[in-house]
Amino acid sequence: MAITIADIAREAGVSISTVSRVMNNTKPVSPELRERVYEIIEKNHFKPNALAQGLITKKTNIVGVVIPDISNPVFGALTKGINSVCTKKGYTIMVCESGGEQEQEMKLLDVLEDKQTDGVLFAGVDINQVLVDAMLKKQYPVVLVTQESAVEENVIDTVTHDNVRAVYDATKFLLDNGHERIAYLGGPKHDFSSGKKRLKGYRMALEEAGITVPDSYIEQGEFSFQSGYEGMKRLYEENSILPTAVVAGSDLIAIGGIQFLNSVGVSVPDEISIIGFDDLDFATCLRPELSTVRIPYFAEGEKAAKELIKFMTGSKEKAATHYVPHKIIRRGTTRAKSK
Amino acid sequence: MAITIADIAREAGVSISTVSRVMNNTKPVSPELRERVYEIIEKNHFKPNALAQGLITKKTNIVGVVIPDISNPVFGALTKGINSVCTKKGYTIMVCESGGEQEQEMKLLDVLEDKQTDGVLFAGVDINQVLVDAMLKKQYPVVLVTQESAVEENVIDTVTHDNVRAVYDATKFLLDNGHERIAYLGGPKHDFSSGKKRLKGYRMALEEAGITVPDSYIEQGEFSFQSGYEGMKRLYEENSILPTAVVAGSDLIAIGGIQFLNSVGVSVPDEISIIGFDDLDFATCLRPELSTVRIPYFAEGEKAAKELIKFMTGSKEKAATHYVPHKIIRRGTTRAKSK
DNA sequence: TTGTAGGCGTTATCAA
DNA sequence: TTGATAACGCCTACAA
Repeated sequence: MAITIADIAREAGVSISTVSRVMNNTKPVSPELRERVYEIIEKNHFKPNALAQGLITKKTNIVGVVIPDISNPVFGALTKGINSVCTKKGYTIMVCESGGEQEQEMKLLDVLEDKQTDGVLFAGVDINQVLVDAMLKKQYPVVLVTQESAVEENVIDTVTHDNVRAVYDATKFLLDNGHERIAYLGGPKHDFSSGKKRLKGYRMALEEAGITVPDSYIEQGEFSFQSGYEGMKRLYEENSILPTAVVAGSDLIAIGGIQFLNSVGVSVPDEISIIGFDDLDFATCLRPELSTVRIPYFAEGEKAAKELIKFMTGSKEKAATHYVPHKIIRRGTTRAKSK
Repeated sequence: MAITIADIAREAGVSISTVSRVMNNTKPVSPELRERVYEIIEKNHFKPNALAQGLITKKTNIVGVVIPDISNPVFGALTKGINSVCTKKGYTIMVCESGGEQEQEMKLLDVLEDKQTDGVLFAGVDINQVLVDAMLKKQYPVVLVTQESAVEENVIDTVTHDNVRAVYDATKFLLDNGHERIAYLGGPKHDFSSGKKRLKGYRMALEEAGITVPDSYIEQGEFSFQSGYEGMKRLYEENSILPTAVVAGSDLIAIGGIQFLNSVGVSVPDEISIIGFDDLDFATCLRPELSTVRIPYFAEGEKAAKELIKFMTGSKEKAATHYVPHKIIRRGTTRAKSK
């Protein structure tokens, strides 16, 4: 049986309240008693039961983190950033994997409420009205990370990157380098921010340049190596006139695509330029190194956690959307098109 | 203010105990009352406060997971496996990052005790006597994952892979393929399982083959791309007679090493064969694809979680060490040496 | 089958 | 400055 505050009180010959006071510095205690109590506490390695504390203070110092996939490096970096500031501020994170499925997401929102989580950082895939409503009903504040909600903005605080703009910039980068036949190899259609928004950015840039894209230049699938490989294969087989450049929805997709091109003897970047998205650590392990759009996921996680803490400590009330800056990283898989 | 069991009881016109009973199915309740109570619960979306429950039942359904680095793909896979079985069994995981530093590890062990965690899965770097003693003193059971303790065996239950044997096998594989000048590019010296043990496996295999290794054939550093690059560079610069094969302590190291060799025009595998360790998803994204030793981290996580659950549910008492099987994966970066 | 009441380990309120 | 004592929300003997 673990030692309790009562044991300490008895041994020190003081009341329970006094022990509580020296632990929390909540009210003055005479130096003499304070010293005595401290000693007994140290001696017994006494640690208050966080459950009992939480029951009464309504604070657990636990932050829930909901992500689609624990082993995805993007979420790894994000979670690391989140954990970094949480730890610094005395919070411990509870990581939950949703698989990107709404049913599971809803369930996790409940579980985290049961556990009396002080707040939740939520990285979803398609944050619709149902999900938003559920979040709003919870006792804890939630801030969305990496993905904005698909419904009305600024109802729930959000920390993300500008997906539309980022892919727009990537596409523009290719355009500025003389490319005109630019294809798109993207993620899931139902993925709001990372799927739809990125595609939108691609379309915007081309439209602005007055270029019409044939449907066969747009492939969507999963955010995976395999999917990139297959998407590129379809692109290759279904187009008699190949693009000179490809915008990928993620680095993994880009790498898969490059792999396919290699397999059929198409040179990257000599014949086709390709730019990824995310800037995984791995991007520089390839030869040529992968050109990409860098998203600072670690920093995004940090910022989101800081934002959430503001809400949890009551120093902030109003939801807003915060963007973390992206950056085009020019490396070896893209080159200017010689006219 | 959240709704409590008392509110439900009042609204249903029954006692608190009855509500508790219908929720936990702990004692018979008449169908009539059961129905009535259920309705009120549903209607109010009532969820019992896990803190209050835990305070009395001494069970939180929380499992602590301590890992050195959240964004390391190896730990990502491990954590995913852990979470997979935990979720299935009704546990939620609390992920803590130690940075591989003992001070932080000790602290986390305390934090997890405060939170009344039911059990802890611990992935350390150098699990020495101090750490083991601390674990033994905790109220919760802990099982070590991925890394055995550096002290007496079978004091704490362990689920891992056989590091010595795995690298021994990798080295043997090279030996069997006709290589004789085999170098080693490993991880940190202070890393017990992944550093020391792997090196040991390498040494064993060569010794057994009656081959003496010059010190200059052994390089140790971090488990990173960068470190692999630099280690290979030293190997290259400090040896007038180059090895014909290299055993790497991790895939990242291997990839870094290959990158260096490419940069100086040494062909892999034509001039030098190289075999990695881990089998990251990324291994097949390279060209040539990386030969490596596959460690089933996801399965390891699953197994460790299952093991821990046995301890938490009291269906097991005695600590043991369990090994998950590794496998040599022959791909493109190794080839037989022509005599 | 149902209800009453005590207790889990803290914090917080109120007297002293 | 210190100490009782009532919460916090729930489970669980023990009674009825």
